[in-house]
Amino acid sequence: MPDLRPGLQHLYLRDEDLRLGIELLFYAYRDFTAEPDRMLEEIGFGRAHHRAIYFVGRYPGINVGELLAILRITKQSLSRVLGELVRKGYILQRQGTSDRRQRRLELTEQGAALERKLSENQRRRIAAAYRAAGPAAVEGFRRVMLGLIDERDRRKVAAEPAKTPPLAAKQRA
Amino acid sequence: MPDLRPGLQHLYLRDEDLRLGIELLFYAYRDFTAEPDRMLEEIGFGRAHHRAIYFVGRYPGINVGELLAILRITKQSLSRVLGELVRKGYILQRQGTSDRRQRRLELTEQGAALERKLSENQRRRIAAAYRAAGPAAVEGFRRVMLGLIDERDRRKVAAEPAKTPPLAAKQRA
DNA sequence: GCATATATGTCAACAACACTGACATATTCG
DNA sequence: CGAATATGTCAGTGTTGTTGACATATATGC
Repeated sequence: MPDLRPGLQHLYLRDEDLRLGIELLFYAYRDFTAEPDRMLEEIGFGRAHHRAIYFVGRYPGINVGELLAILRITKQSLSRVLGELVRKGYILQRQGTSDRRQRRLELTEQGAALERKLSENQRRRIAAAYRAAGPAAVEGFRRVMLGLIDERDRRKVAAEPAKTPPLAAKQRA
Repeated sequence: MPDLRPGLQHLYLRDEDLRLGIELLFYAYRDFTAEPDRMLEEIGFGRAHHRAIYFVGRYPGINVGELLAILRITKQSLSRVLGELVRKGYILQRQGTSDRRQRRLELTEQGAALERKLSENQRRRIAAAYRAAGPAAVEGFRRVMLGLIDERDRRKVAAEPAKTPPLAAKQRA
């Protein structure tokens, strides 16, 4: 576990340093999403479908409210995408046991296959960037990226998947 | 200038490491764009306007084709946004001197003011993340982010603004 | 147990932003 | 001069987001 305490260094930041940061985010995100977008288009889906499939795969049994909190979109927007994914057999909904109002979501085998296919290029891209940059750079990347995320979500993102059973603590907006 | 040669380390990458990378990009981008989006909404603009204003400010005198190559959208999409920005006095177009078919774009004073206002939050967010993570982490962040960007754009992104007068070398797709 | 709150879903209308395809104009280049 | 290039425009379409209103099932508090 790395030391995550804030550095509080007197880092001198020029305007160009900040601009570069802005641009790195723009270009990296642009290129990171391009290939999955192309694959999605072929099967009549969009980026929103990818997001839903990804996070349902990441948190099997996640309920709708939790997914909405991650995506930060309205339930109407999610509903369209989710309904399509359910109808076409990529996701299935089961009534919650402790709270039967909830719909717990999980991927079907077909859904898991699509998720793997879509993320494959992204994983390859990340693996290549990590390998080229080296372990120390990866650690720095993580620290900065976590710092860019809204404080209230940092813990959740940083937590290991195994340590995050069914999104135990739900944080409200 | 840091050593940017590929490390070729035998970095052991677990599935969770790659998943975390994917998620860091999703969450960071989500939160990085949220506030500018809110401000844009108030004046009837969207994220596409921000991008156009940003890159015209970044490369004063950029022409339409170069801007299209950065944004990776169609000219019809850009045209709508750009036309609005011109009509409302944020951007002005001047005929190119060496090639008079070109429209060289630049921000008006109003445009520059909007750009500063929109980017202010993003700069603050980046500065805070950089300061909290420390200089070594920032260097690692840059290396990994550059590695995520399509190879053909890495040089351009990494170049200092001052060293990049009017997008000297145009790289075609 | 009843009233209220919560989790979810649905219908309808709308806006932003991307796309394709077709066509037009001005300018440059061989 | 003819072809290629830079740009612009018109028209139609699809995805993804929004707001607002309303419905149902279930849980929770008094």
